[in-house]
Amino acid sequence: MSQKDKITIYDISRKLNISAATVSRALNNSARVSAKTRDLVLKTAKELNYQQNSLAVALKSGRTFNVGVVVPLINRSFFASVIRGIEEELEPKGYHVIICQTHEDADKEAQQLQALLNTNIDGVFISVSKTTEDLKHLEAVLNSKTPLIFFDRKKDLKGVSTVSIDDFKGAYDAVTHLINQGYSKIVHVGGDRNLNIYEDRYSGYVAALEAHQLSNQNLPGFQMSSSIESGLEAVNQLYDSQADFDAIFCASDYIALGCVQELRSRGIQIPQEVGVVGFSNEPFTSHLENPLSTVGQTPVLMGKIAAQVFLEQINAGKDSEPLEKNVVLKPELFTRSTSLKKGTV
Amino acid sequence: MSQKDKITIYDISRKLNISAATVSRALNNSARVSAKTRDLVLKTAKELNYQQNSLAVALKSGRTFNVGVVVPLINRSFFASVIRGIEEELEPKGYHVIICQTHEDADKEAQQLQALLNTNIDGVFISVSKTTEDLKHLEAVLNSKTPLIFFDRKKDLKGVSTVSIDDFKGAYDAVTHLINQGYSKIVHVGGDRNLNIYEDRYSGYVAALEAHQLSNQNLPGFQMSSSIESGLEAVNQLYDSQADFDAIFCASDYIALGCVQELRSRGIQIPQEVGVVGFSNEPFTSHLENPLSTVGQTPVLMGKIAAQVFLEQINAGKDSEPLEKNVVLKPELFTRSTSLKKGTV
DNA sequence: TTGTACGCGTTATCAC
DNA sequence: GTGATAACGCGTACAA
Repeated sequence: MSQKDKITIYDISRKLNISAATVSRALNNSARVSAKTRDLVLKTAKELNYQQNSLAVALKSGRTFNVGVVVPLINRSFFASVIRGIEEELEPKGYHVIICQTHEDADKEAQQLQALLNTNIDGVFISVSKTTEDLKHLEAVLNSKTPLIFFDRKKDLKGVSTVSIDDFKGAYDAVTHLINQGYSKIVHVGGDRNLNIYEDRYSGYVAALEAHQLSNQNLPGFQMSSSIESGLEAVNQLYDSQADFDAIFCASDYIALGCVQELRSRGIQIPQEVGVVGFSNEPFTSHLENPLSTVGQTPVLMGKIAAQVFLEQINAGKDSEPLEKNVVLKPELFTRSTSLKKGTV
Repeated sequence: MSQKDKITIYDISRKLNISAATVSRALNNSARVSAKTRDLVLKTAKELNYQQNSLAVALKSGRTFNVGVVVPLINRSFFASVIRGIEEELEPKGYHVIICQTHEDADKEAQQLQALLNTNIDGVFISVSKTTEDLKHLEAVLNSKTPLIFFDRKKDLKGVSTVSIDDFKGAYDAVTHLINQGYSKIVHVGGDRNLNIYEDRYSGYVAALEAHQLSNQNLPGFQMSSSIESGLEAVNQLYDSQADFDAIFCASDYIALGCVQELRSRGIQIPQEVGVVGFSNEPFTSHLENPLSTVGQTPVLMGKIAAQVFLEQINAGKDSEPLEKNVVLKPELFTRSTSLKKGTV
C-alpha cells in the first residue's frame, strides 16, 4: 500500500482509455457525461485512491477554499470561541480556516495579512491588534478583491462588513447592575481607547453614571492593558491616592481578577465593601471560589455570523460591490458573587 | 491605487522586454543573471507591487511552506502554547501554520488530515484525539512522504518522530511530593488510558506508591474525561463508597478543579484534610484563591522542539528515510497551596 | 547571461 | 457524449 506517487486524472484516463477531460467532467458531476462512464470513473478513482490536487484547482479557479482568521491572541477563550464559530459554519461548506495571531503587534499583523494574501486566501476575518494605526495592510486586502470582515475589534474602513457586540450596552448594563445593587462610587479600569471596544465600554460606563446622576464625583479613570498586573496596579493607585470608591467596573476579566486579588490581599470584603465586574466571561471567571460577575459576548455566535456574512459576500460574486453589513450582537450580563451586595439579582 | 488584477512575472518581462525566465531568475537570486538586469527587475517588481503567486510555486515545486497542526482543542492553554512554540520557530523560516482542531473526534481528525494532505502541506504536527484507534489516516500522511510529528499524545507508528514530556516522571514526582507532605492514602483520578499520556501518569502514580510501600491499600481508581464534572463526580463516588483517602492526584487540572470544588462544598479543608494535585499548569490554576498544585509541561518548548525536528527532517531531503527522533522533556512540579499539608516545600 | 519550451494538475472552450 | 488544446503562474532543463 505504499502509494508514494500522487495519482492524477491522467492515471485514471490512461487506465480507462478515455481523455483526462472526460475524467474531470465525471468527477465534477458534469451533465455532459454518460452515466456509464461517470460510474466507471468514480469507481476507478476510488480504487486508485485518487485525491484531487487542490493546488491545481486553486491555480485554475482562483479559489482556494481557505479563509484566514487573524486574532491578537489565540489563547484567549473569547477568540478561540469566535474561531470555533467560524469553523462550525464554514467547514461544512468545504472551507479551511487558517489561524494567525498577531500578539498585538501591528507589524506582525501586516506581515500575516500579506502572507495570507500571497496564498490566495478566499477571505479574511480579523480582530485588529491594539497597536494598529496604519490601515494600509487592510486596504491591500480590499484592493485584492478579497472579502474582509472585522469582528469585535474594528476600524473605520469603507466596504468592510463588521460583526461586533454592543459594548456600550454591555458596559451600561453592568454599571446599572452595580448601581441597583447599591454601589454609587463606581470606578472604571478601562483599556486602550484607541480600540473601539474600550472606547465604547468607557462611554457606556459614563452614560450609566449620568443616567443615575452619579457622574459628578471626579472619580479617577484608567487606561491599561488587559492583564492581571493592570488590575493589581489600578487598585494600588486607588488606595495610594485615597480615592473614595465602592465598586470597580473593569474592561476585561483579567483586569478584574487582578483587582479582586489585590483587594483581597488588602483584606477588603467583596462584594460587601467593594463590588467588581469584569468583561468577556472567560471560563476562569466561573471557576473562582467567588465567581466573578462579567459581561458575556456570545463569541461562538459572533463567529458564526461573521462566517455567514462572508458566505453572502462570496455568493454575491467576486466582482460585485463589497456589501457593507454591520451586525451588532447583544451582550449578556452574568451576575455572580463579586457584585451582589444585596445578595439578589 | 486600485490594483485589481494580479501582476505576474510576465507583466514585468513585457515591461522590460526580457523573458519571463530571466525575471524568475532575478527574483530568485539566481547567479545566472547580470547584476544590472537583476536590479532592474527587482525595481520594477516593487514598482508594480508584484506578489509571487505561491499557489503556482507550490504546484511547481511541490512545497507550500505550509504546515498543519492538529490538536484536540484549541482553547486549552497547553495546546495553544505548543502552537505558539511551533510558530515562533517556523514563521521566521517562512512557514505558515495552519491550525485544526478535532474536538476529540477520530473521524474529524481523519478528515482534517486528509484535507491538509490535499492542500499539499509540508508537514504535520499532531496530538491525537482520545478516540483515535484506527491509524490509517496517519499512515496516509507517511505514505505521501509528508513529515509527521507527534507531540504530547502519540501513537505507536514507525517513522514518526515524537516530542513528549515524561508523564511517568511527572506523576511520580507529584505523588512523591504528596507523600513527603504527609499524605499516605492517595487516590488517582485518571484519564482514558487509551491515550499514552494517561497510561503513563497512571504508571507513575502506581510506581510512586510502590516505592513508598503504599500500594496495598485497595484504593479506588478512576478513568474519566478531563473536565470539571469528572472531578465533581469522582469525589462524590469516593464519599458514596466511603473510601478512605487523604489526597487526590488528578490527571488534569480540570479534574482537579472539580475535585476542589466538590471537596469545598462538602466542607473539607484543603490541604489539611485532603490534598489535591492537578496536571498541566493551566493558567487558571494559579488564579484561584487557593492556587492549585500541578505538573507543568513546558508546552512552548515542546512546540519549538517539534518544529526543530521537522526542520531537520526537511533538510535531510524529502526522499531520505524518515528520521525517527524521540525527544522527552522533563516536567516541572509546581507546589502550591492545595498540597502543602506541612506548609513547606 | 539570456531565451525557448515544457510541465506541475486541473478546468474550460472549443471542435467533433 | 467525448477528445484535443489552451490556460492558470511559475521554475528550470536545455539550447543559444
